[in-house]
Amino acid sequence: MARAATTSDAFNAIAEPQRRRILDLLRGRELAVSELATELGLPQPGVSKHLRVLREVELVRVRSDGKQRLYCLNARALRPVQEWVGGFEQFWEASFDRLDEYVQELKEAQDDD
Amino acid sequence: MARAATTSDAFNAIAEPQRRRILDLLRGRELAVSELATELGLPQPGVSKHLRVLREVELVRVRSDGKQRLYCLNARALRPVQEWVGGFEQFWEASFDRLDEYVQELKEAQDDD
DNA sequence: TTGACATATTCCGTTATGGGTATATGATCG
DNA sequence: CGATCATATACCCATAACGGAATATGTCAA
Repeated sequence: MARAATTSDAFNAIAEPQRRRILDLLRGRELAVSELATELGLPQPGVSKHLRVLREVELVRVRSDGKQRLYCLNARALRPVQEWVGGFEQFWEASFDRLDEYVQELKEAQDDD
Repeated sequence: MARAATTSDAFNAIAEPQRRRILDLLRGRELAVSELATELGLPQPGVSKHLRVLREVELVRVRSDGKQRLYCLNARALRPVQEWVGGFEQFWEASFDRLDEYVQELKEAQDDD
């Protein structure tokens, strides 16, 4: 097997830096493809391809407006990511040198059962 | 150019489901490679390869204990992810039909400056 | 309809993935 | 030392990424 498709889920889609930049630009406003291309300094076909990926994982939505296609954010698709990562917040402090203590704490808490 | 290396940052490293499972298992405790392999139901070489990636992006740390190598979580490496995703929380509700209102709110807030 | 503009798709080449299998390295013990 | 257990690395394969360039699709205007 190869690497999972970028369109398989939000995790894969946001692994690409340019796609994260696109989502950043779409915070709170709609933008046309050409506007995105200008802001990103990327050729239009490249932007369209990234947008296709983001569309497939529902991270953005499109709407046609004359010749233009306006893209907007659908931040809810980031929720699985937010939730998964959030589950590690309590371990931010538990680095290297403090880990042993944490293991102890957890073990003791378990023994109380 | 091809896709960015899985080892280029945490975003790419956690795009792989099995690697996320590994991090889940390492929450609050150390585990040996063989233990991970058992829990995951994966062949040992596969696990070792995933661990290599996680090591390179500092998501895990190793320590030798006799024949075994004990891996532990370094959740702080997830912080960039947490912070980036967190920046979108305020837009979770701002889906599709509510977007226009949010744009208005933001515009008004800006006008107040 | 034709032309111009905006966007999407296709094709190409380079690169690296993840899985499987085999093998190398490392550490312990007798 | 030699044997064994634990882990890491090497190799092969099929797949697909991303970027660039060219082209197709779609929409409007005259």
